[in-house]
Amino acid sequence: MSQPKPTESELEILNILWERGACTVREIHEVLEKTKEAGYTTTLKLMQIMNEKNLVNRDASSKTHIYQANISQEDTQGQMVKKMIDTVFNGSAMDLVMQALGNHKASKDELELIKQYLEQAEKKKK
Amino acid sequence: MSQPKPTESELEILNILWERGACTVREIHEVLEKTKEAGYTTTLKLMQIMNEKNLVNRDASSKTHIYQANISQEDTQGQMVKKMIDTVFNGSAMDLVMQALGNHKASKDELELIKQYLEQAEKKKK
DNA sequence: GTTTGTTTACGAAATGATTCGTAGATGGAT
DNA sequence: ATCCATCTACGAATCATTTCGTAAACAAAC
Repeated sequence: MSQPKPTESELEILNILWERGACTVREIHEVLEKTKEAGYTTTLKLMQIMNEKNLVNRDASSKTHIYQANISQEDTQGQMVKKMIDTVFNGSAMDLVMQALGNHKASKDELELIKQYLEQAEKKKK
Repeated sequence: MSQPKPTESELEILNILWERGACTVREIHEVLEKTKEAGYTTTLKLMQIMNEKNLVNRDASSKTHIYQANISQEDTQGQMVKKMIDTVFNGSAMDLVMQALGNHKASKDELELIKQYLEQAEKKKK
């Protein structure tokens, strides 16, 4: 049942769908245009392919079709993190966390949040 | 100066080079064979391409060429984490960290390590 | 009903990644 | 020197992804 992993371009579209919910091709296209060069039919084609792959659902009841993401952002993120841990960090989630924290300079509040999360996680282990 | 990002297959090879240091094509190929189907010339071609892209260095002084990674594992990991944060986690390093911790069930020791790391990081902020 | 603008469908070109067959070079063993 | 095993070089086939041109469907405006 697991869907094939989205490509780069598909991910861009999914991000928009996750943020804005159901969208027409034109809406998606207009968002994409702001950050990249792309023809309308290119976006359309991508979404048709995503529909075939069941990455999105399509409501075709009216002339202008309406698309919705068919995989959750959380699941997708989880999948991709898992893959990155396996292929780039030799299976060590720790190493990835360190990279993410080190590079990106999380804010003090963020660090506090993570610490709380960790303390909770530790309690559960006991 | 930044090198083009390695493809999936190139990353597999880089991982081996990072782990074992300088290698011949045959060495790499024998490691790859353990986990995937691939002809020798396929591996060779990949490494030639990686050499063109400057992802690896090649010592061609003897008949059997010897390859070395020309990008560091840390830099590559950093680049890829950054990209993932941007394209999959809407710029939030936190969200990625949570996913990594949540899914992968870091061990108690690992959690402790992260906590220590965080405490140090907090001190520096003060 | 004809025109106009927007939409979807289709197919094919362009690009990038992966795979491998074949040929030629090299070096060691006989 | 010849043979044999192994290596590199090269080019092409295959496959996936991205791109877009063109045509047909449709609806609203005239």
